[in-house]
Order: sequence, then structure tokens, then C-alpha cells
Amino acid sequence: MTSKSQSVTIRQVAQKAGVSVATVSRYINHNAPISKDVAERLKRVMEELHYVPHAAARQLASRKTRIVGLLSNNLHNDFFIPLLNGIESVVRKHNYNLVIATYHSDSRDMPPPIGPHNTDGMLVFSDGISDEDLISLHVRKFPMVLVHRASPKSVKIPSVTVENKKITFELIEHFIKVHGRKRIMFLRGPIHQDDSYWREIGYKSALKANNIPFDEKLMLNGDFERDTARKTLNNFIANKKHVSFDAIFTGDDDAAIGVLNALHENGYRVPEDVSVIGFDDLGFSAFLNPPLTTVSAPTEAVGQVAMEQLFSLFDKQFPEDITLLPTKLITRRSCGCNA
Amino acid sequence: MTSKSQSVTIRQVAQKAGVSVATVSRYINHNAPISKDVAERLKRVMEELHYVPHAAARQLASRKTRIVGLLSNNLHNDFFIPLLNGIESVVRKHNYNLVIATYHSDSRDMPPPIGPHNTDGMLVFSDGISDEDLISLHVRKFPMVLVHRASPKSVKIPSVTVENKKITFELIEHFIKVHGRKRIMFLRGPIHQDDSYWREIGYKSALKANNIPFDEKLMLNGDFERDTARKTLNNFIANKKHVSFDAIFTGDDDAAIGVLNALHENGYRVPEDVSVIGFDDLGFSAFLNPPLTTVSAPTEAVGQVAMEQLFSLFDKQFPEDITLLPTKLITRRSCGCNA
DNA sequence: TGAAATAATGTAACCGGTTACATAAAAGCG
DNA sequence: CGCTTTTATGTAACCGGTTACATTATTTCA
Repeated sequence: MTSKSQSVTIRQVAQKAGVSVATVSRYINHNAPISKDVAERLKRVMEELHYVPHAAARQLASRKTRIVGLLSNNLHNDFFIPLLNGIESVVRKHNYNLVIATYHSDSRDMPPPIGPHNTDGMLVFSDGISDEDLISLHVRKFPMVLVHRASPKSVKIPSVTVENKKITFELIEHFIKVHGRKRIMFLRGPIHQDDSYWREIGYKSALKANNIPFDEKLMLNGDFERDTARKTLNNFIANKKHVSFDAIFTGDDDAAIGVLNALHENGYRVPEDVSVIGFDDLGFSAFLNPPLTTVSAPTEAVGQVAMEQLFSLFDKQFPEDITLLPTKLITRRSCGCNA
Repeated sequence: MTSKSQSVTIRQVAQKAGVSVATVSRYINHNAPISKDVAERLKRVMEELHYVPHAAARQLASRKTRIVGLLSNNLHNDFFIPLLNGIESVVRKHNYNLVIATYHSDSRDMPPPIGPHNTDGMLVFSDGISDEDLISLHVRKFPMVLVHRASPKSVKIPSVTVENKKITFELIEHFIKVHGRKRIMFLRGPIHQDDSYWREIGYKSALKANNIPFDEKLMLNGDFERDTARKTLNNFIANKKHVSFDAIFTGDDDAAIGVLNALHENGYRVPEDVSVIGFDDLGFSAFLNPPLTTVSAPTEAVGQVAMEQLFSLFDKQFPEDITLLPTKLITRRSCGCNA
């Protein structure tokens, strides 16, 4: 053994088995008939040599990476666990690899770390990448599926997310009709985030349908993040003592944690003083203090469906433009139910 | 434009800029002096052509992938969010890509999806891969760092995890000395899991130090998972009504959720009837019902440190064999404190 | 039974970069 | 000012696979 840790190549296998490299390649890829005895010989030799085909060489020659990407602006939300599990299960089933990267389009001069140069396609979560970049990749035929994000208007990139508007309408009406709340705060998510947009629409239309005027002072930024939500609400309470509120739709469950925290720190009782509803129904939500009323969203299924759609694009099949998975209100104590 | 979506190659760039491919390569990699005007010309041409170097080709030629892997047996625990964030931040800083894969060594006949053939090194989380495979990779000089797992005895693979034994000793004593508990249950994690092992040692030694006999009926499998923990405890309660218990160390916070759930379903009050302590201090833990007493573990830092160590291996530097990050008991209501 | 189809394999070009080696021009220097 | 260094660039082999094309052996079948 020389000092250079030379890896075993297909030619070494071929030589040792007394066949050509083409035959070895065919054996590896099962894409041409191989005689019984040659196959057995190859199997044995490959084991003896611990041969594993070099991924980059295969990729270069075959023009396929068997890698799919997931691009996101960050990985902070607990929500990623079910999403990732859904994605990963499908990737594994198809025998692909998954690369995960975060990217903010404001990190200009850096191109997205995932693209046609290193993957066969990708899932785009949220607003990590600009419409412009998205369109540019799409016209170059790079397979993509959007997750919790709408396609830019000028193109049709498949998009998978959950029903937001209708359920938000319902939950706001729940505040109003079941618990008699009128001063309902909405912590929206990141600006331009698509779920947040539709939740906002649902929020406003429910207010309107119930003759409650929209008060922009009650719509704050929660960023779908624990810490932002907590800070935002703390600031609000500190600076706007005169602005009353009796309910909060926190945007999502992660933000709900920050909200419960801030309310608690400031002496508000939930649900007596303030009624609270989240979104996602993460694993811990039923066990918060108080148990969180929330919207159950099939996040793992979103990941699975999106990834299946990406694979269907590889086969030149075209999924629905928009796939909306169903959501459902889960009432627990934080809104005032089950007291 | 021909119908084949031929990607732009380095030769096209070279030709259009009137230089050789070697010069283009040098410009891309900044590894040799380039004259000012050639550099500018190349920059312009590359932009015009939307040139992006083909990853596989670079990998094949340079013998480096600039990809690191994370191998795990699953991605179910919320604990992964901080871990992934720690890992990802370091990966991004070094301008690498991250591939994530799950793998059970019992899925025999399949080799691990991550290895020398497609990455420059990897982080191994937990028991997804056998000692045997680990050793085999290690002797072939594949850079690895273990996360929350000990190195096989016969080799020295750097390992990063948290202080388990001492803190578990402390928290068990907390049950005993502060809250007068004597029938303390321990839900261990997956068998052979290293953290679980040391927590078990800490548990037993605390019992011994306080003259409480170890009762094996009180040590059950919780798997560090919500659902397993809930089922295990439900079964226990159903089948062993005669076996009393007044405290539970749940193993980790995720399992704590299942435990709180099961206790609630069976009419036990926490902390009055049963005192509960978790491990990890995940984001939601302070807001469970009741707020969970737990051990704060620097999970994000574990991810960062492990990944930094992996990169240091690339530079032929050798980190500590074992890195133990500090842990701390956080008392909240579930144990009986702050009542 | 001879022609056509099929099975099994080999040869060598090619995928798109990197880099060792060579060379020419410019700069440094005694 | 001739000689050594340094700067800037080009040529072409090479990384480890895949696959088009060619070839021979074996079946199939009218």
C-alpha cells in the first residue's frame, strides 16, 4: 500500500475481475445484461477491494447528481423537524442524497449554494431566495418545488403549503363568537412570507365580516419566531399601555411560546385576560401552560408531498400548480375553551 | 440555443475571454496571480454567460468535495433544531455544503449513504452506524467527529457531547434532598446510546450515595422520544399498579412531553404526586404545563464545536479525544420548586 | 439451416474541471 | 547590463466514472 490513500477505482476492479471497465459499470448500474459468472466474480472482487464508486465521477459522466437540495432562510423554527422528516423519508425512499443550506438573498454577491451545478433539483422553503433568482433558475429548467411559498406570478413553479386563509378566518371568528373577543392582535410572520400573507387576509376578512374595524396598531411583527414575538409584545406592552387587546393570534406556535412568555412576565392571565391561538400544532403545543389552542397543520405531509412532486418533475410529469393541504382548529385552554 | 440545455463550461468562458482554461481556473480559485485586465475580462464574461463551475467536475479533479455530512439514525427529536443550527452556521462560515442522511446499521446490505466517496468528512450523531463501520472508515483516514456518542475503544475518534453523569447525579439528589423523593423512575434512552449510558450511571450512583436501593422495575425505556415515553409510562401504570413511584427523570425533554401527557391522562398531579425532571432545556420547556425542571445543555454549541473539530481535522490538527460541554440544572415547577 | 435478433462484452471518447510542467515577459539586482 | 526571480499565461494529462459504437457468440425462427 502506497502512502497516498488512493481510493479503489473501477479500472482496478475491472482488471482484478478480468473484464473491461464497461462491464463493471454495467454491473453497478444494472443497465445491461451480465453473465451469471461475471456478475458473481464482480460481486466478490468489489467486496474484497471495498470498492465504492466515486460520486463525483459518476455525476460528471452521467450528468446526474442524485442529490436534491433544500434551501431555506434559516432553520430556527421547531416546525422544521416534521418538515425535514417528511422530506427526508421521501429522499431516502428514492435513494437520493439531501443537501441543506440556508441562504438570504440579501447576502448579495453570493449565489445560492444550491443549484444546477450541484443538484438535480431543490425544494425552496420560504423567502430565502429572490423571485428573480427563482425565475432565472426556472427558465433554465432547473426542477424546483416551493414550500410554504407562492410561485412568482410570471412563471408556474409548483407550490405546496397549507390552507391558511379559511382557517384563519375561522379561528378569528372563534375568538369573536365563542369567547366574545373584539380587540384581537395578529403577529404576522416575516414580510413577504406567503403563509403570513394569507393569514393576514383571513384575519382582516374575519374582522370585517364581524364588523370589527381593523386597527393597524394591533398588527405587529412576530416573525414566526419565539424571540421576536416576545420582544415585540414586550415593547408593545411597555410603550402602548393605552392600547387594549384581549386576544392574540400569534402567527405560529413558535411565536406563541414567546407570546405566552411575554404575557406571563407582564402579569396577564391566559386565557382570562388574553385569549391566545397559535398555528402548526407542534408536538409540544398541547403541553404548554396553558395548553395551546392552535391550528393543526400537516407539516410532515407538506414535506413529503413537495418532495414527491420534485421527483415527479424529474420524470417530466407536472404536478398541480398549487397544492393546499388541509388545516383544522384544535381548541385547548389558551383561547378560553376547556376551562 | 440548441435544444439540449447545455450548461456553460470553462472552455467556453476561456474562449470568449481569449485566454486558456487554466487561466480561468486560476481566476476562479484565486490560486495564482492574474493580470488586472484579464481578471476584469473574465469577471464580465462569466457574468454574461451565467457561468457556474460544475461541482462534480471540480470534485473529481481536485479530489475534494467541499461537502460535509451529518449521519443520524433519525431526525425526530426537537433537539435537532439547535444542533443543526450550530452545525449549519459553521458549515456556512467555511463555505461548505452539508448533506444530511439517516441510517440504521440494521438496514444491512446498504452501505452508509455518506462516506469518502461523496464527502470530505462527516459528523456522526448517535447510534446510526456500527462501531465496525466507524472503525473501518477511520482506518481509511476518513475525517469524522462523533456527536453525543463515544468513540469505539480500539480507535480514537474525536467525540463531542455534554456532561451527563455529574449533572444527573445532581438532579437525582435534587429529587431526594430537596423534594424528599425516594421512588425515582428513570426513562433511559436508546440502548447503547452514550448519553443515556452516563445518565444511567449518574442515576445509579446518586441512589447509592443516598442509600436508596436500585429498583430495576423503575428503569424503563423511553427512547428519548415523546411517543415511546408516553406508551412506556402508560403501560407501566396499567400493568404495575402495585409499583409505586414519586419522581421521574424522563431522560430528555422530548420524552418529558410524553411523560407529562401520560401522567395527566392517568390522573397524577405534577409535581404534587410525581416530581418530573427532563434534560436539554429545549425552547418550549419553560412553557410546558407545569414548567419543566430540566438540565440546560448547550446543544447548539455542541454542533458548532463538533463541526469546527471536523474542519480542524481537515487541516491535520487533532482536537481533544473527548469534549464535554457543561450542563446546568434549571429548576422550575415540575420538580416541586417554585410552587 | 441460414438470416436476423439478442446477449455479452470490449474500446475509447467524453463529462468539466485542476494542475504539473513549460515558456515568455517583466522586474530585481550586483 | 546580463543574470536570476517573479509574474502571467498556455498545453495537455488526468481525475473515475458512463456510454456510443463495434464485435463476437448465442438464440430464435421462417
